[in-house]
Amino acid sequence: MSDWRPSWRDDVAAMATRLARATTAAELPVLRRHDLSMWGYVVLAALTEGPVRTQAALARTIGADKTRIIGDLDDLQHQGLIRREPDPADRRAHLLSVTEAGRRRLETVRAGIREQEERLLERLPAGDRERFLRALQALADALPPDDELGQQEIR
Amino acid sequence: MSDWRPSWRDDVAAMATRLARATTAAELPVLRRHDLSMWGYVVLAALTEGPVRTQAALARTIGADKTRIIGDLDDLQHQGLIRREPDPADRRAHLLSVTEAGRRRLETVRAGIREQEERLLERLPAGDRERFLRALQALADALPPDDELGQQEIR
DNA sequence: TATTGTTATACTCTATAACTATA
DNA sequence: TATAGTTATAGAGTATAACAATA
Repeated sequence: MSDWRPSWRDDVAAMATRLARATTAAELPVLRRHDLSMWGYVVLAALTEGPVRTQAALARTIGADKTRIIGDLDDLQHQGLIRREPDPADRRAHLLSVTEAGRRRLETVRAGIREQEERLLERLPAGDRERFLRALQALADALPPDDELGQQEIR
Repeated sequence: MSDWRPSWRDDVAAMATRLARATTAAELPVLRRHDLSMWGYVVLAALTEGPVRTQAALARTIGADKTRIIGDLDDLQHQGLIRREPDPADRRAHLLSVTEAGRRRLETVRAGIREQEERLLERLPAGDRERFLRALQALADALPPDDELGQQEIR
């Protein structure tokens, strides 16, 4: 599409969107094979970093709405991958933590996802690949969290 | 989030999605200021590469459904940014091409978008930035087009 | 009264199906 | 009958509003 005009490049948003779609599409079969939804996987990963005191706090840290992770929490709990216990000190809140089974499931799935990623990234020479991932991580860490983007969009 | 564990990195899909959301959110105000929708902008950019003989063909090249660009084509035409003329040889088909005004509008908007991108990318050292963009472009060009991802997703 | 989790509702975006006009 | 474009309908994903329990 651009080889006849070597100095030209697509918009970053367009390229990032294409990469995001492709990598997400590559992940989905892995998640399905291990009975996890995309959000379920994100929740599991977040809880593996440490327990959380309320569902709302968990939702904030992963950039989700508190109402849309409820089904995933139900499912993860039923599968025995997370614990969800009423806080004795404040019985409105639910203490969330990952179980040993959840930790194992996450590692298995993450390994499968890494395999798929490698398949897509191997079009880059090994050195470029590492530099690319480091730069992408640096950017992602520096970007405004999802919560603040909605407001930007308005005007 | 990851500084205490330097060898760790997020999934590529997660990082790419965050980058895509942030850059898209940064683009939207620019587009709005110049009365273009996201798809309108993509259409305008595609037609600036050359005229197209049918709407369906245009939709395919930009990875959109033929039904969902109709409103954008209407709008672009009313704004005088594109021409949409029945093909004399086959009056079912609509010949699509960009006008001079459309070309100018695209250049203006693209410049504004580049400014916003710079703002986000300036967190990377200049050399890294260039290498990152080249790698991202190489990956985006090599990735399967959007059309084929849907099928992958199914299983 | 305020907050946590939940359920119900509405809205946006997209895909699918049905229609028209040409061929 | 087949195809290009269009319109109407339905579906998925998300956000907003309303609700029950607890503080």
